[in-house]
Amino acid sequence: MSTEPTTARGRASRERIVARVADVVAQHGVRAVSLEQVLAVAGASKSQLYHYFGGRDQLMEAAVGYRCDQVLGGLTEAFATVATLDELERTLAGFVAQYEQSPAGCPIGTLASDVAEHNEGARARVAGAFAAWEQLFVDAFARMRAAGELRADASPADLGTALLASLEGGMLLSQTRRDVASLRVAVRAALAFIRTFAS
Amino acid sequence: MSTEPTTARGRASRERIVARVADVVAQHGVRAVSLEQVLAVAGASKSQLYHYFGGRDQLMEAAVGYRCDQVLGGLTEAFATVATLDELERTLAGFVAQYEQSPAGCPIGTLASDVAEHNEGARARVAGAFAAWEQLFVDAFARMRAAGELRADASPADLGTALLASLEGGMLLSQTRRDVASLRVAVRAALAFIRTFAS
DNA sequence: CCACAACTGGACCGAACCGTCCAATAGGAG
DNA sequence: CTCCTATTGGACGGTTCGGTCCAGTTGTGG
Repeated sequence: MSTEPTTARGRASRERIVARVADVVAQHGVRAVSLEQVLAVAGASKSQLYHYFGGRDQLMEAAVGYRCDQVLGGLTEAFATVATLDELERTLAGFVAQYEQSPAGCPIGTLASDVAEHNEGARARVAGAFAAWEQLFVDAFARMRAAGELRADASPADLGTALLASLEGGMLLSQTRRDVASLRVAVRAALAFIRTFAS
Repeated sequence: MSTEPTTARGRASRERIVARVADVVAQHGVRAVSLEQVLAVAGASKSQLYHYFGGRDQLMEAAVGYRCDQVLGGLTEAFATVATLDELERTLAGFVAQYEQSPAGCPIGTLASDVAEHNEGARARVAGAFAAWEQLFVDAFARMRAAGELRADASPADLGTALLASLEGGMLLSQTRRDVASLRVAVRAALAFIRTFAS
């Protein structure tokens, strides 16, 4: 069984483990890392691991959650204040540029397909991250509509889903093809579609 | 080392192994299946495996290629003759309906993220499958443009990429969320975008 | 029918895996 | 200082992994 840490030292240890595991998971994926590799990176012993976590799956779930929060932090910083179509376009351009720096798939999307069918807890975390990300878009579209930049018949919810799907699909294609062009085309198309709802 | 079979019997054995492995890979993913599991399903012995394949990676590459061809066969049958926007819409509706039957992600997309960073040969096969799939769309759009249903400024190539990205992203979202709604919204949006290029 | 290559079965190996266990330590409460 | 519990280290076990090896069988060309 796993135990919640009761002392400050324990909490620090657990946190440190999760953070380091989240890093290596972000680099190699959930399924590709073994506990032994993780132990080396985290500077922890196996008993610590099983002291704080119920097993491999629970550890990975915590790491995935941590990583999702990390990524969502950056996304929130970038998208939370977007209020016009031009801002959205600029921010998406920045997103694509950032992807080109490390074109190893979407930080969340790769986790998603990695755990979707093999770790229910982690799957739920990733689903939550997708929902939060989508909500950033939905809120932005709602602001644009409220400001009259988008027509009243534009559905912020549907636009958010469609944009997120285009991004994820574009990143998957680019990752597989080892070519950023697909993502760029997908983003450009999504933006053009959104602009068809401009007032 | 792997050996190409020289007799009819050998070829049949190799083919049978690849086909069965492709099936179990389609169900559980590349990374989740072990050679031992594969042997049981394929009714083969380990020596056969290493007689025909250089190792696990080469076997998986062959299985992935086989599976991609399988899926592409169905896709070709469905999309090869599409020549109007209405036909495209109906065919995509059928595609979504088929996804709802087994909503375990895209048959190709899940393979893609499964092997992209871990098996170069298999990655290339999947990339080829994406290219072929996209080409089906590109050809369809070219036919529509030639028939005057799409404006001359519509780029079949870009539309094909965008549509494929929307599908893949939608399926990834739906798989992660365990809810087909995302795919439906993504497809509807992609189609609406394409229709903005109608003459 | 015979020789020889193609093919097959399955025992075997070392490595890596996840998880268990118990003894040692550390650090706060009294 | 003295317990007592939370925490830590790391050896260990059982299992499964991918891969090797060789003896046996099959089938086919001459």
